[in-house]
Amino acid sequence: MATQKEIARRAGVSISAVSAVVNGTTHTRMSEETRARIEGIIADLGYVPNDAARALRRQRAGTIAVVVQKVENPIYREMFHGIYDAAEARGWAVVLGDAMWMRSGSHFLARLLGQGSIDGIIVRSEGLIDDEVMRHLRARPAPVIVVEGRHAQDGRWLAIDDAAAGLVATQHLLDLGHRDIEFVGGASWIPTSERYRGYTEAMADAGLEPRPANRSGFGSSAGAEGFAAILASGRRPTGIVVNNVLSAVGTLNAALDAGVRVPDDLSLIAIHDAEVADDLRPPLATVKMPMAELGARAVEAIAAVLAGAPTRFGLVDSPAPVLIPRASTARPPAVPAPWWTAV
Amino acid sequence: MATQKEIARRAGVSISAVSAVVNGTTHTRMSEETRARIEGIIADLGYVPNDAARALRRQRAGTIAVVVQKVENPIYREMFHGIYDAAEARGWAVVLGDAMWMRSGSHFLARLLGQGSIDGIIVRSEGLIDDEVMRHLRARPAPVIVVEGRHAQDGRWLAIDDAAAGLVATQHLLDLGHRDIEFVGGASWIPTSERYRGYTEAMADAGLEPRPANRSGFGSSAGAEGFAAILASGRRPTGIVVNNVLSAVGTLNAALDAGVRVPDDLSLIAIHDAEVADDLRPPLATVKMPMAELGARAVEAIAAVLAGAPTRFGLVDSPAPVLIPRASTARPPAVPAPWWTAV
DNA sequence: CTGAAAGCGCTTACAG
DNA sequence: CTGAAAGCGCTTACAG
Repeated sequence: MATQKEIARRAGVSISAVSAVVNGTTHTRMSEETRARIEGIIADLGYVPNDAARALRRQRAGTIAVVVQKVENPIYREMFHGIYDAAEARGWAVVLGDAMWMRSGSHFLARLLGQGSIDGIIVRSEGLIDDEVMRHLRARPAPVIVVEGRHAQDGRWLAIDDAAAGLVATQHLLDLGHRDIEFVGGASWIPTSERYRGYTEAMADAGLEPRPANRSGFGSSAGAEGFAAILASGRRPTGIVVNNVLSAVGTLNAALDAGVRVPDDLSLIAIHDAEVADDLRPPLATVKMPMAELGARAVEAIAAVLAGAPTRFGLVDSPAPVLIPRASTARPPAVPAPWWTAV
Repeated sequence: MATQKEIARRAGVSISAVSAVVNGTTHTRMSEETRARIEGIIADLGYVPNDAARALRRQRAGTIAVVVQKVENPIYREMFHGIYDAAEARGWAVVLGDAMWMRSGSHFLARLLGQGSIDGIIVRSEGLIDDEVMRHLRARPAPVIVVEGRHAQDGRWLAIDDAAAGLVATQHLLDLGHRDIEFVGGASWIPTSERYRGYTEAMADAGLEPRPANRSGFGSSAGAEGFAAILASGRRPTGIVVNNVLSAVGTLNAALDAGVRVPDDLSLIAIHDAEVADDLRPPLATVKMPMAELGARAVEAIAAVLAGAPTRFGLVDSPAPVLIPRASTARPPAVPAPWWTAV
C-alpha cells in the first residue's frame, strides 16, 4: 500500500506537505497547485492512512469498544444507536464485543487491555463480568464506563432509572384497577432490584401490600419460572410486572400454556421496549427506557475523562421511562378468573 | 503507562531483552535470574504491550472485523461463536460492527478502510451493502470475505446451502402428507431465491406444481405480508415454508390473527434455527443451518488469503441443513380447514 | 511557505 | 548470550 513517503516522492514534495494535505492541519497555506498535485496522486494510488501509525503517533486510536452480555439482546439496539451517533460526532469508530469473549487470556481481552488500539470502553453491567477482568481493565489508561452497574468502585457508572420504570409499570396496572399485582424478577442484580423497589413504592402509595419478588434470571425461561413460582404459591394475581421484556416472553408463554387468558384473566407488562413486544400475541405492554441517551452519555463520559474534564455520572433520568401500552393489559376481570381454579 | 524502555532502564538490561521476555521469541536463552527480574518489573508496573506500536512494526493488527446487517438478529449467534473460536485459535481478536454504520465518511468505515488496525473483514451479504463501499473495501489489502453473497466478484465468498434448506423444509411438509404448500419470501436476494429453488425441487420431485413465491423482505412484518398475499390470492394451502425464522414470526402471528389454527389448519416451517422458535406459540419447526461452520470457514479463509495459501470458497455444505421439528407442523387437516371460509 | 528531523513503542536482524 | 540500531508510517514542533 502507498505511504505518505511514496506520495511525497512522486509529487516532489516533503512528507510534511503530504501529511498536511491528508489532515488539513499544518501547512495550510500551501500553493493551490501543489495541493492539487498531491491530492491527485493520493487519489491515483488510493492512499489511505495507516491507523496503527497514527494511533502510535497521536497516542489515540480513534476507536472505542462496547462490550455487552449478548449482542443479540434487542434492548441494546437503541443504546448502540446512541453510542454510534455520539461517537461519530466526536470522531470515534465504535466496535462491539460480547462479554463472553472476555475470558482471561483471550485475544479479544488483550485488545481491550492493551494500549494503543482502544481509547475507551463501555461495559454493560460490571456485575456480570469477572471481577479480576474488571480490575485489569480499570488498571489501563483507557477509561472504562459501566452502564447499568451502580456499584462501580471508581464511580464511573451510568444507569437508567430502573426504580422509576418499575413504578410506571406498576402504576399502569393500578390505574386499570388492579390491586393484586405480582413482580417477576427478584434477582440480586441491582437493576432488577431497583425495578422491584419501584414496584413496592407504587404498591405502597396505593395502600397495598407489595408481594415478595418471584425470582427470575434472564431470558424467557426465567420468566416462565417466575410464573411457575406464582402458580406454585397458590396466589392468583390479576396483573404481573416482569422485570424485563425477554423474561416476559417466557412469562406470557407459561401463562398461555397454563390456559390463562391474557389480558382477560391476567394483565402483563414488562420493562424495556423492544420489537419483540409487538411480535407477541397478545402484543406486550412495556416501559420504554432512555437507552439511546444512556449510550450517548457513556460516550460523552469517555470524552470527558480523556479530556480531564468533569462529567456527570449516575442516573440518566431524562427522558423518563414511558409507558408503551399494548394489548397485554386490561381491566382486571370482574369475577375471579378461571385460572384461579384451572391449575 | 510503562513502556519496554522504562522496564529496561529499571532492570538494567536492553529493550531487546524486555521484548524477548514479553514475546518469548528471541534471546530465548537468557539467564534465569535476568528473566525473573524483568518479569518482576513487568508485573510491578502492570506493563501491557502497546498494540498500535506492535501493529505498525509487525504489519499486522491481530484483529479482524465482522460486519452484519443487524447485530441483534439471532441467526448470527452461532456464526459469531464460530468466528470467535476460530479467530482465537489463530491469535486474532474479533470486533463486531453493524452494516448501518458503514455510511460513507463514517469513522467506523474509516477504520475498516484504513490499514493497520484490521487484518481482515467478514461481511454478511454484500448485496445489502453499498457497492461503492464494497469496492473501496476490496481495494484495501485486508482480505474481505463475504458470507451469504454468492456473486462476490473476487470469488471470495462462502454461503450455506440455502437450496438444500428449502428442500429439507418442504420435504418435511410433504412427508407429513401436505400437497398444497406455499413459499413465503420470494425476494431477489440470492439466499432467499436459493431457498425457493429448494422448495420448487422438492415439489417437483413429489410430482407437484410449485407455487410462485410470495414476496417478502426481512423481519416479521415481511412474513405477515407474505401471509396476507396468500389470503388475498384466495389460495388456502395446508403448509407454508417461510424463508427465514424472523419472517416466520410475522407469518405465524398473521395466521393466528386471522383465526387460523396452527398446526391444525396450517403447518408452518422456517429456515434458520434460533431461540425465538421455542418462544413462539406454537413453537416453530425450523431447519438449522451450519452457521458456526460458516463463521469458522470465513476465518480460515482470511488466514489463507493472508498467507497466500489456497483455500476453499463456495458452499459450506457440511453439516447439512437439519430439520428441527416443533409443534408448528402436523399432518394436514382431513377436511378443508375452517380458514378456507373464515376470511 | 516548505522541508528535515525527532520520536510515538515496538520487533528483529545483526554485531559483538 | 546480550545490546545497539534500524525502521514500521505517521504527526508536529522547529528551522530556514
